[in-house]
Amino acid sequence: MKIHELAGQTGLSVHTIRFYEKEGLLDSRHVQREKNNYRSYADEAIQRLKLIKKFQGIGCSLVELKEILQDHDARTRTNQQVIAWIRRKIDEIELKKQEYDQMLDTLGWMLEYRMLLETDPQKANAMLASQYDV
Amino acid sequence: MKIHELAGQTGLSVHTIRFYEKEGLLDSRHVQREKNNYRSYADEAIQRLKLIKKFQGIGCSLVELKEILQDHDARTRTNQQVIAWIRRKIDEIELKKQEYDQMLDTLGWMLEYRMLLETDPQKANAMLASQYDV
DNA sequence: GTAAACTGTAGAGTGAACTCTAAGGCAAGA
DNA sequence: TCTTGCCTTAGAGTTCACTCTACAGTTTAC
Repeated sequence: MKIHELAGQTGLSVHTIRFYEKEGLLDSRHVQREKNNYRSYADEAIQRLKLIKKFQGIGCSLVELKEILQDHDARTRTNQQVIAWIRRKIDEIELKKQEYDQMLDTLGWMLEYRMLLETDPQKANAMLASQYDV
Repeated sequence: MKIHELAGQTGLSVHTIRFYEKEGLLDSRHVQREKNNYRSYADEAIQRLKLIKKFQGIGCSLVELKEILQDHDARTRTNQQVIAWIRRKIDEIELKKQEYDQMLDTLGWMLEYRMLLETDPQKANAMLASQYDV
């Protein structure tokens, strides 16, 4: 598979894929070179890039990802270390979800206020006795 | 209130507060100048900065925030437009929460696998028949 | 009175993650 | 053969959100 196809399969740009390789997020299992020096990707590369996207989505930096993936590939971490890492990540995500819930509360309040403004401005003004105002 | 105190109250640095002002996120309601040219902040500034932090937390860029806040201050948007914006934001957040739930599933699976590896490696290997592998 | 701690400005620097450019080589179809 | 379009590299440029520096004036505590 050539870079353009991989880009299509993963939704990343060819630039980004080459950038990831330069940053050490892909290795010989994922990319080889053809005689003409073109990159040739294994199917594994699709999974790898999708995994990268997924972990990025939960706030892993590329550096962190590189460590995880290289450790994984080289099996340099003990099982206990990996378990600890997973638990930490789970906690982080739970926390972020809580923050989102808070924001949903705020937005829900705002929405209620704005909709009341349409139907019953007096009641809406009464809501403003509370702390939010956007 | 001077900038240092506001920084303490909000958890932002003095640099950041001045930066936000330069970017147009604060206006005369929040900052005035004393005779010596020092900035003097109203209590409203605390709320404003906390609001900025909150919205940043849900992925609003400073540019987006500036628009929202200026529109709010100038009341240039109709109520309907604001309602539409709130609904969009709510949808965005719900989506992100779903993505987080997916990641929690993945991490939960990884954790289970890694823990089984400690107690029953054979069963753990059986798990690998499924699609994840980290 | 003086030192420490604060305030101001303009503007440069930082780090992350791309994103693009230039300049050229290779491949496939009309 | 020509054209179109994909491929290569090194390296420069971009965007965001700060973060810091240099240098100077002001305030406060002792």
